Amino acid sequence: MIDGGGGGDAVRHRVLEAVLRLVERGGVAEASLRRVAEESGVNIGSVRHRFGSHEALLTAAAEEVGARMERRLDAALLDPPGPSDVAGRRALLEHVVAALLPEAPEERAELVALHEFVAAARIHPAFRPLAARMGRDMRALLRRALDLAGVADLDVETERLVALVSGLTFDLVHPHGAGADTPAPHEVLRHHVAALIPG
Amino acid sequence: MIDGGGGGDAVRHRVLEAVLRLVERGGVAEASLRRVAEESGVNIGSVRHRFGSHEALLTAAAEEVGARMERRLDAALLDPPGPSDVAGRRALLEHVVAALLPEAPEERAELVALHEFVAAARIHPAFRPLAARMGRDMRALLRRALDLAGVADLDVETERLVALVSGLTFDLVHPHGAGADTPAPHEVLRHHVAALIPG
DNA sequence: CGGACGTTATCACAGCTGTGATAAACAGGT
DNA sequence: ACCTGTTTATCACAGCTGTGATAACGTCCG
Repeated sequence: MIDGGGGGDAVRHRVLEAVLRLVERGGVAEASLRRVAEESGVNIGSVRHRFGSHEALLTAAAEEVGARMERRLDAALLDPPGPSDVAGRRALLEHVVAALLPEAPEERAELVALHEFVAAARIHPAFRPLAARMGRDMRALLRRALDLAGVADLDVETERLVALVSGLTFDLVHPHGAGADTPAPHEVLRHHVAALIPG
Repeated sequence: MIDGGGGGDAVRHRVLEAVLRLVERGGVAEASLRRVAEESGVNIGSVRHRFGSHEALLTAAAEEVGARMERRLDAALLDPPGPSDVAGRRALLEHVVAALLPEAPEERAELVALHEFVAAARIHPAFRPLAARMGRDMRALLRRALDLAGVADLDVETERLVALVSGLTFDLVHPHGAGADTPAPHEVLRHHVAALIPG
């Protein structure tokens, strides 16, 4: 099998998981062919035979983690209709944004890896299609959530929420300057949602 | 001269400028000793003699661009007392935040380089002190500006503004998913400031 | 059986990296 | 004039990188 992007394959899965672990730990630069081979336990020859080139391997891993995030985002909006009172609309918004800022360790790790790929897109053109798609997905999701929650000024409010979530994500991936007394991300989020949907 | 961190030195300045150009273009990985030597026109032997090691060279460049940003932030708060009516307080906030999101090309380039160093701190411990300091500086500045503008809920509003500015910065450094019709960063900013200081 | 194909296992190659080392040219100050 | 420190100019070394190439082994399917 020469990798058509399919999902039901043990070896492919092991290799991509290894790439994601390495990227989460040390950025895209850490995911060299030899390291991926060692980390996954798959022979370097197999890795190359499957994915063709180093760049193809990394973009496959990036597409994989991007697709997982998209699945999670879709589920977040399909899941909860909810009541349309103030509390229900606030809960809807918080629920959707929570999908973008997961707390579970494995999802958190995937978020870090995805963030690393998106950041690397500035330098490596191979990641740009994915980065652009993820940005559009995020905007579309938040816009629809704001719309469902009955928020006005959709254009600018979408952009504000995108920036807020991006900033929280960045600080989550690159912790710097936040003390023990600074409010947690979800607190900031609740505050923003409450300001958007006044009681 | 073996580099004590002083400023009045032509060779040192040329080398550090070369590092910043390379980092802005291609991330910290692009700023190898040989490339810096070629880009600056200074012999690689001199570069090594001055800075001792590759890591020391990069941290010196990071400290340099960090210090420049800090100078700009200090100036932003010393500069304008301004009237204390609604328009004046909004103008103050926008003025301060504008220092964090410069539009001039050279300052923009420095912002990209600084962002790259802060992001690299996740992986390279040498940049962590700088990253932490920049994060604290940003928080302190925005907190003082919000305080001067008479905004309540200082703790959470500071964190919200920090996240907003971080997100706008990230999207500025790593453009992804923003269409031609999406509101510009300064528009989002004005909207947020107007929401913080109701008329 | 036999061919196709994925997998493991190597070797070699050119290219880049930071670093150690050395030598000569040049500068400025005592 | 002499010494000290900076600059330029090289060479070598080990280590990593992606890639090309080859060969043997295994498995599965026709």
